[in-house]
Amino acid sequence: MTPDDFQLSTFLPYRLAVLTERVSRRLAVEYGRTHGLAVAEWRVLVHLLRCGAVSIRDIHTCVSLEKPRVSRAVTRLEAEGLVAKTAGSGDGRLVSISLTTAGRRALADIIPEATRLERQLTDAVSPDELAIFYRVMERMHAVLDSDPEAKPRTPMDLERLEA
Amino acid sequence: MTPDDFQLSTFLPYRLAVLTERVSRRLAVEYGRTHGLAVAEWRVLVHLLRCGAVSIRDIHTCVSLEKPRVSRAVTRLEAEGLVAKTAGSGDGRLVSISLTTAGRRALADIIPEATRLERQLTDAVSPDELAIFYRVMERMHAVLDSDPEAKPRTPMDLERLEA
DNA sequence: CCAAACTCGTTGCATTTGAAATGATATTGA
DNA sequence: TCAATATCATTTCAAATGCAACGAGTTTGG
Repeated sequence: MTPDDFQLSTFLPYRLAVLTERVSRRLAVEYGRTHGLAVAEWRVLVHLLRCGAVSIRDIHTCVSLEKPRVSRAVTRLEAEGLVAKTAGSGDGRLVSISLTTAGRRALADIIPEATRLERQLTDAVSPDELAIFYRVMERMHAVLDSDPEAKPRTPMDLERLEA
Repeated sequence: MTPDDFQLSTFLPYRLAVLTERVSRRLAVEYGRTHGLAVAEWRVLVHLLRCGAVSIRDIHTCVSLEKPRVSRAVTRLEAEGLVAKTAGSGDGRLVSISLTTAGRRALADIIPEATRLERQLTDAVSPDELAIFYRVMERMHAVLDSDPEAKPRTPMDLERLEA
């Protein structure tokens, strides 16, 4: 391929970026409209649903968000009463974050909508195609895993493979 | 699926976001290290290579970037001598933007690296799988195309389908 | 012909962002 | 024991972002 043939609209990173942004924004309509959440806040809430009382660091390493971003997301969520921050009982540096009843309620509202959107997208292809789609994504991750210039995957995204 | 079973790491929008960000950052290492470019600047340069002298608006509608972002990217690129801004000859509102020789040289440096990264990723799967991967992406776009809450695709991303 | 409506590119402004620094607490090792 | 080092969460700060507003130019319709 000579440089002159290079085309943005068929370039894999660009195509990924365009689809992701579109999906992401469409999803944000759901959790933004109903509860005024941003993506970081949404991720934190979902993580808490799974993992109970955890630290900022734990969220950071699990949901692909920078530490300050998690910290600020938690601050906002606390202000809105969706999570509770408690000083960790053991290690004095840690902050224990957990869902409140209101937080659980918010998730109960949003998750069905999120799942519905996901199903809309996945129902457009056959199960076989979808399986291949995910396999391809995984292979691309694997390429990056062995690339020293690439950022490592979060432990949780890796862990899923072993299950 | 009850809300309690919901898991971020298998949620399609999240998975897309994680892979995209990883690929994107890895790519940014290439054009950042060698020429100090950001993603908007990279996209603008590539678009210019294809489309010659065009307006800000044209770039905006082609490469999935907000208008102010294009405007500022062009300003920076001009400051670095990679593009030239000329008052359009006809319509006095339009600005004609085109690559300089230095801009072309920069692309000649970067495009092979970008292509190499893309190939690394795509070579990890069979051509059949890759074709399905792209087909699935296209189907998901199609779902969003008929969703009034979703942002429309750029004309150029659509146009590619007809070719 | 000219006023209203539209389009273009830029800028203002408030918010978000991430890297690095900070302050507080824990752990380590001499 | 206690200094040196490491880890945790937050904050600082500069840069990026996106929406809306703006000034300049153009088109439209009466």
